[in-house]
Amino acid sequence: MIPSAAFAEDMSKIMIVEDEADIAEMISMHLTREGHENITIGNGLQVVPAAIEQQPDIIILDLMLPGIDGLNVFKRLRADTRTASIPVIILTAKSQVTDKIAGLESGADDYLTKPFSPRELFLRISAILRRTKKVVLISEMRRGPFSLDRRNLKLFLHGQPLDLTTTEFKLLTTLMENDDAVHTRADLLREVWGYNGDVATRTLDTHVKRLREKLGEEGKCIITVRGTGFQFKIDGEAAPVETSAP
Amino acid sequence: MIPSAAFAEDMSKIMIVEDEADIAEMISMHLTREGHENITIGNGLQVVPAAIEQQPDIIILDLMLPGIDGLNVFKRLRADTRTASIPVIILTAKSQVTDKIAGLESGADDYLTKPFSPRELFLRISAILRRTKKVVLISEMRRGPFSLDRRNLKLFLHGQPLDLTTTEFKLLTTLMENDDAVHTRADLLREVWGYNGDVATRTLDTHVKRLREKLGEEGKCIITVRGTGFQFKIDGEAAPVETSAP
DNA sequence: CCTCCTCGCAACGACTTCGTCACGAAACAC
DNA sequence: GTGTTTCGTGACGAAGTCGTTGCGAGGAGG
Repeated sequence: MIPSAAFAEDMSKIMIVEDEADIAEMISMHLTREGHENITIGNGLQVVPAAIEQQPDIIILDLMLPGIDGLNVFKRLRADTRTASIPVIILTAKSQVTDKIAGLESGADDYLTKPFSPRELFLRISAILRRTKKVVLISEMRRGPFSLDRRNLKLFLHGQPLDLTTTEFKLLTTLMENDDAVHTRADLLREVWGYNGDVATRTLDTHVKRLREKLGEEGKCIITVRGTGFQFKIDGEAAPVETSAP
Repeated sequence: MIPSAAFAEDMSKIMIVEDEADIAEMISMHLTREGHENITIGNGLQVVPAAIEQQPDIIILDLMLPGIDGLNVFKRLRADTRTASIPVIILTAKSQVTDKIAGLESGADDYLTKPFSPRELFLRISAILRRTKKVVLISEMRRGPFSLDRRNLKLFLHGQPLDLTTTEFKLLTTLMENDDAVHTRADLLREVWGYNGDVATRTLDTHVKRLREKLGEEGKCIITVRGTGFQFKIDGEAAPVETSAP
């Protein structure tokens, strides 16, 4: 392996794959300010070799690359055992979000559609870092009786595989990734559907209903927060804010 | 309650770049009331020099400027090392949000699309200030027996979750965020309801009543200031309790 | 071509929340 | 004390939100 000549123990190395210098620089600047070492790569062909050598903690991959298709890069990353376990955050324009690439996107550890606020990006980065620092394999996630296998796009409940559609899968994982947090209707519509305005649709509700149905008894893990959105919460877990000192 | 000598310590300097006097003044008023020093600039060309000289903690930048393009201003801010690290919140009309400028917006620390509620703006400002000033409290706030969890949009009283509606939640948090300060009827109506004139309504009173009901014994924390408005005050306390991690 | 499946939408009812009004109580001015 | 203003309270209709159902469009696969 790489005998890390790392400067600080808890500093994370992040690789940015982005051809537009402006955007790359902005992200880089932010990451540096937050204390993360980062490398920018503009050429898609260099990604896999560089990732093998550098072993970054996270790769931020823009799908719109010149020359080689971003999705191709992603596939190659996943194909090589030396890079397969590195979390990837995919950046994509809204117009690119089609069902065709939806499946592949779901294979990433996360993806963001432009326009996104940097806030979002960094929240996701820290979320992933939190996960990876604790657990080694990140493509597996567990929340109570649920266990998610991102690589195979499968979700297990009590060890039994759930038969979810693509949309349902996205919706549920989006909720799960930030459990105990309230997801706004607008947030969910943006993250799952790529909407950007217009919250007045019952589509979200319909899918929530179908999800709850498929989840059976555990369907009540999806809590509706009236006037705001939805929330994923495991029943007996995660005691709320403790106010009294021990 | 106002620490008279603490000006420089926790006061933040915020620069507003906005050509419409109305909006600029509105933002400025709020910021001042929240205890932030602020400067308004109407001309895009003056932004960079002024920022270099003043070194504000945050810049609020409207993209619709006469003369010079707002994005250009933003790029220049990022290009100069003396201003590159200043967080920028971009204001933009919805129609302007295209994929073309999305990338550049992504370089900002946050962006808001008009029309936005002032509440949103100030929440984001405090979020950024919290980050940059490295203040400990992230999404939690405590006032006496109350503890507010912004992430879950939940409010706890003596550790028990309160069942509040959206409006009640907004009203109470608005009062709490500036405790010991008197909130005018007009202020509250504007911040919670978005009203802009017309203070002659009993709506506010009704909601105050419902809030007091739900708060039970602690309902008296909401004090009516006759002829002016309302005020949030914790009974026996003189100074806010320091919340230290166990 | 047909069938099966998924998705998004529209419509409806159940329920909650909101805003307004009327009226009495309380505070204030004189 | 009296008169006036301001606030608290209860009730009620309006408006909003959510859950559910049914249906047509479109895609996948045979």
